[in-house]
Amino acid sequence: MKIATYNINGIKARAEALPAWLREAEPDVVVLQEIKSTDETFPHELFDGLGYQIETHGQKSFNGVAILSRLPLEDVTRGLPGDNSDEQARWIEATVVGKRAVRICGLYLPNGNPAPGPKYDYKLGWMERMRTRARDLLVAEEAVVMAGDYNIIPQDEDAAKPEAWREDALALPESRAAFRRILNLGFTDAFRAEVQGPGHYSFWDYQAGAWQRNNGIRIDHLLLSPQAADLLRETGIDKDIRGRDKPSDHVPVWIDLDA
DNA sequence: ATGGTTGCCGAGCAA
Repeated sequence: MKIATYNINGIKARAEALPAWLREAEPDVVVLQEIKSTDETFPHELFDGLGYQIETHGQKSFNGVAILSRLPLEDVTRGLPGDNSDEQARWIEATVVGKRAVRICGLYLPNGNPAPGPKYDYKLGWMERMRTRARDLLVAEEAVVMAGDYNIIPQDEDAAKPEAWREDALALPESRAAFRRILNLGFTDAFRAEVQGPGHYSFWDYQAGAWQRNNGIRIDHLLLSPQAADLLRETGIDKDIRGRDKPSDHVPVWIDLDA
């Protein structure tokens, strides 16, 4: 079961790039972030003939997540529990039924800048709610994958210029600690289970020639429950996508599970 | 230090 995460930065802007990548990469499941559309205006027709079931959790103009799957989906839920007043569409879950059943969470973690400030408080509060949900998901002792744009640079080696991110909400010690609190429940960063060392990025800013200078950061992650980690076969980052026409500022990150 | 870019939608905000 090939599972990918891809922040597309607007589904309408990716009308050509996203279907083209799906045809090449042939993922079984994709979680999308920043669809920037409502459920009603999501362009389902872009995926006609590709065989994907589509589940969205959108909002107008900002945020919005989705799950695309060519395997059957069950028990789809929308929204991160823990705050009924939160109107930002950043979390969706579904169970994918392959050889094994896998619970997939698609997430768009708040950016949090500027820090300190209300946006950073929202980020940290959201991460605490996510930790609670992650803890609850472990109780069943089943395969769980939490995939998405975490807006977290886990370590300095995950940035080409770590000093440039020192005061940023993506890399502040409190942000990294909140990310580790989730990992410490027993989750595995799938990419780091397979690949060591610096120079592996999933995002390059549109500004200041970041792609041309390879000034990137690794902020898109797939976290695996112990039962999912047992099934991990391979992982990768589709870096080349960033150099094509009208790319997102993020590229797809994927895993292959024996499931 | 600053500015640099893209997407939303049609003015700034978010990233």
